[in-house]
Amino acid sequence: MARRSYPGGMTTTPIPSAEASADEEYLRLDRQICFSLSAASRAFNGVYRVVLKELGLTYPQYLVMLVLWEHGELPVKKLGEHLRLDSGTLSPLLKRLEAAGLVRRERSTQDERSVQVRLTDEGTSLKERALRVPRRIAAATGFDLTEIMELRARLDRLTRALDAAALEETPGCAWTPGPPGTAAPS
Amino acid sequence: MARRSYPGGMTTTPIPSAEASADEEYLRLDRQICFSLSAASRAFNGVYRVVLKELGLTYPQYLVMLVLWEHGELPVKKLGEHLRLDSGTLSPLLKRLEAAGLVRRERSTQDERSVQVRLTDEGTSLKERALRVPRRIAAATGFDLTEIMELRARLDRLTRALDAAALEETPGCAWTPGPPGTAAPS
DNA sequence: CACAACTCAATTGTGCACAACTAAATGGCC
DNA sequence: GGCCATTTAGTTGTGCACAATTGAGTTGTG
Repeated sequence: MARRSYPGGMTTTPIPSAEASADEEYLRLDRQICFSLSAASRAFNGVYRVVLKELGLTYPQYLVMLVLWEHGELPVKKLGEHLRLDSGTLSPLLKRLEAAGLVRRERSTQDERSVQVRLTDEGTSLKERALRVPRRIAAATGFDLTEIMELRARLDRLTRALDAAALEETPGCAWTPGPPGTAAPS
Repeated sequence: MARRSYPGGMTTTPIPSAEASADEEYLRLDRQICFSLSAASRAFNGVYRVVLKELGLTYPQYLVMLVLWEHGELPVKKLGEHLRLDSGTLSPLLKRLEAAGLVRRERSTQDERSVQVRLTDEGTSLKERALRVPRRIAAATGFDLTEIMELRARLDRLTRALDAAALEETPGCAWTPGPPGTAAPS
């Protein structure tokens, strides 16, 4: 690669240039790991897009349908908890699913704040056609089942750690930039 | 738009509901793996959002800046190749970066179709502040460097496989739905 | 009962991803 | 030169993610 020269004597560097190279390396690494994740996510999305097109679903809509097929009927709140999505995302998405005739939304009579989402007959029967999807996706990954499960476990652990960290970062930032002992480079 | 209409139509789904248990299991599994990936991606995104807020960058904007910090100056096309993004995504994003004073866009005089993206002084100096980002992200994951690299490698392999599969799925679908030997369940 | 605090869904606004299209510039070809 | 396929950015439209806000409904407390 025609890697550009280090801008050695940059203006406001509080960091000695000798130490900057380690940071530079870290920056380059960051480009690779964060890029890898978003690229994988989008690649997955792309395959789902192709496979789900014949069902008339987008990938997030498919996720919603999977939860509904499993649980039958849920309030929007519960749906959001399962999928980590808020009403700002779910409301318009569910409206589109309703327009497609796959779900119905009804205000609960018990608690009028809550909206119950339930499958229509058409939505229920769509499951039959969706049964073919997972195999095609699994095949597309080229991973065997063990590998998929292992990756899944690793991603879940990552998600838990990231969510916990986000909570610490947001408010008063209990995070001290000083002691990077947690995940210091070896 | 249903150009790739179903060959068998509804006739291929005469599965009685009692028979479906293996496929049902697979469907539940699918919910877990695809959910895990999108959840991890969004969790990552969330941590980046918090950390990058003080730089005034979004996560995709940060990715663009990383590439520019590494390569100095690139046409939009090359930028898109590095990041797997097309002009539909990059054009407005770059406009926002330009409005923020971090980059300039100039039509190449050699080839007037091409637009050269280069860092402003402000964009260049932002790198100094960005050097702190990767450590904070790495710490947030709770993973050590080895684990990060391994995950990266796995995600890259996944991405390559998915991209290849997407290419096969889209046109004539060279895919054989019959023999699922590739990733058969145990 | 009255009232504050909370819950839930919806809405608004910003930004990203991608498909489909447009428009300008380029380069090969006769 | 004139013609045409290709390349390159940009635009439009749809859908998702998320922050912030709104507003109706509910609950706890005095």
